[in-house]
Amino acid sequence: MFHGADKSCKAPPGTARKSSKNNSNEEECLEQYSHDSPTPLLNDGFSWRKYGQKKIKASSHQRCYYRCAYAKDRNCNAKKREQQIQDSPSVYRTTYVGKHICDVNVFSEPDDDIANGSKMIRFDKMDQAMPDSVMPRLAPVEQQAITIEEDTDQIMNLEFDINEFLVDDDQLWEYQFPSFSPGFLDDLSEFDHNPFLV
DNA sequence: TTTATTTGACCATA
DNA sequence: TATGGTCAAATAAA
Repeated sequence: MFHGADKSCKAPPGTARKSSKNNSNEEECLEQYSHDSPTPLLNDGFSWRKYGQKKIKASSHQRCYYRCAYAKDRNCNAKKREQQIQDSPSVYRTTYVGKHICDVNVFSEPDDDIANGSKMIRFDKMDQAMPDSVMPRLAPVEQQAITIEEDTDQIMNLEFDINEFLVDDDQLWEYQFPSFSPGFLDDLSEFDHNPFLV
């Protein structure tokens, strides 16, 4: 399931080094989503290039860092982090950060096999039919943040670091958000903010 | 030879 | 000072 864990209008942790070599886009708002699955999301419809791997203090597993394979060619700033957060059954959490601006539209070529992971998806086509296997249950951060405030006042009074939250409090998430209904995406039609568009 | 991945070092932030 | 994110050289694979 997706955890709309954070939406931040400041540069997230880890852009520190980048900031020293700055460009004007650094101040733009960044979007962040997390998604849990029993297996790593290797074929999520995008082409990724791994650029790092790090042992995370709060977890016994390493976290892998990927950026869009077209980051240089198309100046795409989309990134994702992937980390195993649970052993048995194994659960992998994939966190997407930033926007894909590499302009390749798989939906313009119906015969393409999106499962091979070699194609790019345009997120401005999210209102079109999208295979659940490609991008299941994408949930905007604000949507869940609102739900949190409504349902768990006593819990959400606490401030928390996003990374701690992702690693350590997954069971809390599962408790608060056991599952989304099958029509969950339909409910998002009222949510007019598309995070992957500028 | 080219392209992708691995991995230790570096850096900013808290 | 600990930590997480990124860089970039070394290495592996195609």
